[in-house]
Amino acid sequence: MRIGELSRQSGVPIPTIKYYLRERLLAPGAATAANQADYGDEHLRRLKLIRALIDVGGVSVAGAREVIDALSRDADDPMSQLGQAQIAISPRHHPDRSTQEWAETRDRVLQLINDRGWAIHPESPAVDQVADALAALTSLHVTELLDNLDRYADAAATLAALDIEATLNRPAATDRLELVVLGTVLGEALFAALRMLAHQHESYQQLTRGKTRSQPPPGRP
Amino acid sequence: MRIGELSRQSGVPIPTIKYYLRERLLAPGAATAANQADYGDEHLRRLKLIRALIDVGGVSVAGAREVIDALSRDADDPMSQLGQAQIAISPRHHPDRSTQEWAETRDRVLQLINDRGWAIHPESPAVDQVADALAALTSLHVTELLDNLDRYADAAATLAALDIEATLNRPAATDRLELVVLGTVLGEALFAALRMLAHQHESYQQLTRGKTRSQPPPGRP
DNA sequence: CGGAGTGGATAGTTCTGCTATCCGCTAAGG
DNA sequence: CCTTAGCGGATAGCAGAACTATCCACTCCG
Repeated sequence: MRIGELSRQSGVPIPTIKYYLRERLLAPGAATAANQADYGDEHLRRLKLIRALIDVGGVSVAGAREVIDALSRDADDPMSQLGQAQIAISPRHHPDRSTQEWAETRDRVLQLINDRGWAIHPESPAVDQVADALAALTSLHVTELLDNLDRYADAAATLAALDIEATLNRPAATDRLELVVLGTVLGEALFAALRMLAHQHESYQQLTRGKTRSQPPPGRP
Repeated sequence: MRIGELSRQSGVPIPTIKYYLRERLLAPGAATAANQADYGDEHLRRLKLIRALIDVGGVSVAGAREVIDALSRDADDPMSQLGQAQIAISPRHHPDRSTQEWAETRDRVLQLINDRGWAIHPESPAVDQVADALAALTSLHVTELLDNLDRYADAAATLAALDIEATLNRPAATDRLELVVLGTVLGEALFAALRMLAHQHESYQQLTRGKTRSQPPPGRP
């Protein structure tokens, strides 16, 4: 298959495919002549993966490349690969982390990890991201979520166990890791959207509680 | 308090505050003279809210403005406000939604909502976002997450119930709505990071299962 | 009274994620 | 064999987002 066909099947415009090739997100096709190359199904799948990471997962182009690089490295150390992928999908911009308050919040996060007996590398970006969220909530005097932190962690553990368990059917370690990463990125997008729906439903329930009869659904989405 | 003090207390540079004023994210201070204005604590809090939405929640500047606008509108129709806020934090770019496959996936989402008895406005962007994620997973032939969709929805419902329940202590409807929105945006960032930690722990558990003795934590985050 | 700081306006910068154009070449139909 | 659509590779251009810098007249404080 040549580039036009790849574009047709994937829905990605040719100039964009060329751009991804330049950015090394997509491996070059097998050259059949000086200016002809052949792309296979693995290129098509990779292209779909790239678009899913970018469009659905909200990962940047550079982040997508790092995720793919991490996945295609030799799987001698899967934990390291997972770590690299997690770093790749972590946001580039973050709030100020130099305050005393933030450091204390981070310590509380490490404490939570310790209490749960979680095996976490202390330099994982996720630790800092938890601290960012908690610190922001604290500075806004929103303590409700902090009170429910343990329940949030419970739910996270439940989903993670579900995700990892689902990988057991995959024989190859490479496939398993890819599934974990997809679970992280696309699973997060999926869960966030489901949570918005649940928020909508729960809010509606709460608003109409005590009313004698049920009302029609809300007027605006 | 004048702009310099506001900048010092919030950690936001003066030119950036001016930019937010221009973009109408922040209300102008009370003018005391031709070129002097006075800012209060509400400006400081608003500024923290803006930075939390942008830096922690990953919302765009335009999205943050819409969220704030939705929150500060008259609370005669909280469901509409929530809907507007959800629209504001939804990503601008999304995958192609014109395929037959996508339409079928979306129908499955509506079916799920119906099965659960959720009261959801069918035009809610979250419906489409769930469909985006499911369609991407399907096209990548990753069916594991689809099989666990109900559990995902369970977890989402649990967290949402927790979030809404937590708002009951707030007397004012405005405060309650703000809490729901913060729960959506910052709670999502918080949960995503917790989930990454849990993924790390579960992966490590899985890798060392069956080994005779426990190993040191992974070498790279 | 003088210099740091202020509010408001306008212009410039950097980064990201594409698009557009050009060029010499290949491959397939007539 | 000849045309012509399409290809690959390279370079340049573009639009949006989120700031950042400069300027200016003015005001407040010591």
